[in-house]
Parts: sequence; C-alpha cells; structure tokens
Amino acid sequence: MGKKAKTAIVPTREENYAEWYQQVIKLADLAENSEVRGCMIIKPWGYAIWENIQKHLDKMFKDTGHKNAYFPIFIPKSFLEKEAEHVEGFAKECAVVTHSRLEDDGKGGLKVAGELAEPYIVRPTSETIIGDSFARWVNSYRDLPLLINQWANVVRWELRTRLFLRTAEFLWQEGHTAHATELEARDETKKMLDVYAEFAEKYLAIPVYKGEKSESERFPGAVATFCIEAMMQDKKALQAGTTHFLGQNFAKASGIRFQNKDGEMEYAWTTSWGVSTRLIGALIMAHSDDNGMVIPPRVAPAHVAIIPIIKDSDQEELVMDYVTSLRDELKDVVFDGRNIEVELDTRDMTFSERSWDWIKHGIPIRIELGIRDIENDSIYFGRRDMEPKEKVSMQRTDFITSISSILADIQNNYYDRALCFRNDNTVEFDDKKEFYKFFTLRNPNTPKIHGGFASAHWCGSPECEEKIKGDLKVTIRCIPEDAKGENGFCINCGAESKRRVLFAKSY
RNA sequence: CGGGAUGUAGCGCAGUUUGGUAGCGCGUUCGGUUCGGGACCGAGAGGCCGCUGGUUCAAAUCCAGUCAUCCCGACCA
Repeated sequence: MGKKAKTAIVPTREENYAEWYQQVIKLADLAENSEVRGCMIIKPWGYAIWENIQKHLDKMFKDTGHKNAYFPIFIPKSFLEKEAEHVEGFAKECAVVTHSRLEDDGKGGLKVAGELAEPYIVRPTSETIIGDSFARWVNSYRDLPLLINQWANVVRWELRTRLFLRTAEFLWQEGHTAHATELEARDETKKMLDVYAEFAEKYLAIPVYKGEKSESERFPGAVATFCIEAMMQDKKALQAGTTHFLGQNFAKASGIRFQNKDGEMEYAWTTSWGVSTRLIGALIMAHSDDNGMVIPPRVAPAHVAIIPIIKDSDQEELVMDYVTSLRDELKDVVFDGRNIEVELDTRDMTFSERSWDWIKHGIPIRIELGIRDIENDSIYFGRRDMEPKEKVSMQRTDFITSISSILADIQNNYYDRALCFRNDNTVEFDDKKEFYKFFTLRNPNTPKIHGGFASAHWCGSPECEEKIKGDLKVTIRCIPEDAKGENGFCINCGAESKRRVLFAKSY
C-alpha cells in the first residue's frame, strides 16, 4: 500500500494528539517551558498572537464603555478571606509571599529574611483587591456603573500544567464592573459573553457555544457563571472565556455600597469576566494540522512571508530589488484595519526549507519568488489553508489588489472548517446506552480520538451530573442560551426535563 | 498530590538486563558537486550519560535519594 505522506509534525494528531500539540508549539516557536516549574516562556511569534488578541479585544471593551486600570499583583491574605466560597475555591492553589528581603547566609548563598506581618497572596484573580477599591470609589448611584478592565498576569499554583492551556502563571484580562441594579449587572454579564463569542468567531475563527454553567462548574463566589465552549480537534471541549454574575456577594464582602435616589444605602451588583493566553491553546487545537500551526489572518503576527530564490550571485540584486519593492507595496495594503505585515526571509537556507518553516509557523501566505517569476512579473504563492504543494501564480498587480480578499477568504475557510467539524461531532442523544457508547473507547489499550459534544436532556440534579462525570469523565459544559424549550427525559435518571444541555470531555 | 514512563552532543535516540575506551541519525563547521522543490559526496567539531550520595580496582550501566519533563488520575481558565 501507499507510503504515509510526510508531515512536518511527527507524530500526527491521529497518532498521538498530546504529543502533536507539544510539537506544534515547539516548531512554530510559540513558547517553551521555563526553569520555573509550570511557567512558560512565550516567544516572540507566540507573544505577537497575544498582542493581536489584546488589541482587538481591548477595542471591543472600550467600545462597550469599559476603561483600563491596574491593581497590585499582591493581595493581603485578609482580603481573600472575605468571601467564603471564593477563598475555598482558590486556597489550594495560591503562591504566598511571606518575606521581604534576602540576606547573606554566610555560606556564599542567600537566606530569606524580613518576615511580613501579614502574608501577601500573588493574585489568582482580583475580585477582592479590586472590590476594595470599588468600595472607596462608589458612594452614590451617580458613581455607577463602574466599568473597569485590567490586563495582567495571575498565578494559580497548578499541579499539572500544559503550555497555554494551564500554566502556573498566565496572562489574561479581567473585567470588573459594579452596577446599581441586578438587571443591569445581569445584562453586563450577558453583553460581555456576546463580546467574547463574537471575538472567538470573527477573529479566532473558532465557533463557540454560549451558555450557563451548572452549579458545580460555577466560579467560586458567583451567583451565575456563563461561558463560551469551543470544540478542539480531539473532540474535547475547551472553555474559552467566562463571565460571572456575582450578585451582591462580593459587594457585601468588600463593602461596595451606594446611596440610591431615595437616599437609602444599597449594596452594588457586580460582575467579572476574563479570557487568557489559553486562547492561544484554543487556536492551536482548533485549527492546526499535521504540518504545524495555523493562524487566522486577523490575529496572525504577519500575513505574508516572501522567500526569494537566488540561484546565482549575479541574480541577487535583481531578485532582492524586486522582493523589497514587493514587500513595500504590500505593506501599504490594508487588511482588517491593519497594514499587511510581511516577513522577508533571506535566511541562508534552501527555499524549500524556508517555505516549510513558514508552513510550520502558520503564516497565511507564502510567496516564493525567483528570476522566472520576476521576468513574468508574477507572484508564485501558497496559502496555509491549502496543501503545501498546491501553489498558484498570479500577476503582481492582481495579487496586490486581491490579497485582502485572499486573506479574508483564508479567515473564512478556517471558520467554516472548524464549524463543520464541530457540527459533525455534536450529536443529540435520548438513549442512555447510546450516550455511554459515544463516550466510551472501543479499545482502552489503544486510545483514539472519540466522542464529541452530546446534546442531551438533564433534569437539573447535581446527582445525575455527578454520576455521569464519575462514569465517563464527561461534564456539562454549558446549558446553551439559545436552547429551544423542549420536553424530554433526563439522560441519566429519566425524570422530566425541559431542555437539553451540552455534555463533553473537557480540558 | 497519587500511579506510570523518561532524563546520554543543539534535536531525536541506541547502549543499562550481564559494570571494563561514549555511539548512531538529523543538525552544525569546512571543502566540493548540485540547485524551482524539505539535495548529494567527503572531512571535522561537539558529552560532569539530569543532580547528590553509596557499592566497586572500575559506574551511563548496580543501590538510595533528589530534581525535571511527559502520560493517566484528582483539581482547575
């Protein structure tokens, strides 16, 4: 039979999904492990993706009335203790600062000294320290709503880490808002969930399900938690963003009170919401293939790589003049409100090595230009949404005028592919046996990608949820917000149910 | 934090069962031949065999401890 096609990533997704993920990150130069256990070093190509995520999201936050601010990385232990559920939720994974300086230990090393009166917690999230500020900033109903966002790093001392998906330190944004009424706070929670969903679909090209978390999956201290859930190529779910309606829990804990129009004191209603560098993990697992990283053009660090092919030193000047002028011309073209960014790759490598390197990095368009193309004034290029060898030629002027629409086309193709994959692997179940079969490996000795999203009825009891989790390691990812009212019977206990929920294995 | 696996050249690995000169492939350096499809030939360079201790005339190899990484669990964005 035919030989297996050579892939740039070994192993393939099918062969070993977890290892494939690591290799994509490595060969695309996105990030690496650091000397500090569980913490990652984000390399320039990976960080540039984060910068693009930040840029677009930040604009969406500003457009919805939010302002950026910055709060301390250290939280007094007493702050964290104010909200009972909250402290219980985070206590097990906190980095604690207990000393303020180092002293010579007399043996050529250093010892810790200067014990603090009260330990500081390196923020795992900032509800409590921001709440403390809000309590001082809010006095009257005229001070509300208060709409704040912070771009920051947080630390959660995770025991099992994976680059981008779960690291001890990660970068994120956390929105924190305070409102005069419950309705307004609930609307904010909903609005920001819509912002996240729109961002995921339009920029990251990842379709998501929006919905509410069940009680067991709720953020510690929240009244209600909402999320966007995306399907990865191993058919597992990844929570890509969350928003929380905090009720008056944190307002009471931090003392965020205001005088209403009638002159009475009331507690504010607060929300919080966040997305993190985990989105880069989502990008990798939603789009990338056996040849490496795939990055949607709207968040790609660069759109085009130009690879000049120089066979003789006497061609060099001609080719280089041509490619630099092409680069400059491309840089004047605007795609998605941003000038096209070009990598001119003159590294001393064969051009096919350079071409493969850019495939692995996920650049949307690769241009390979030699003397033959230049004589015809044509551009020979490959698209990352097509096979590596499936390349085409186009007249230079045509290429310049159509590059924006080509990039838009690539962006759409990634989304359509991900949407098809997700829809093909989202299945409705009404029979418990079938449901269990869907999530059970045929042969546990040879793990294979299996399962998907299962839409099934749930009576609402934590016991049924727990049973399914215990049996199958499958959890309720969300109660979809657009689920139509439908009578049925709980997939576990058979009791009456009024709506379907989404079950899946998750990251 | 429990179970399993793995740490040997920049990367990927063999060698460990049975202790006795440190190996292979890729990459890299130099020379040559090729040159529009991840080139070929030749010659080099490159190692506290994760770390600490023990056993031994002798340890990559045996023993104890320790650290790190990966996988599976529990926990979580």
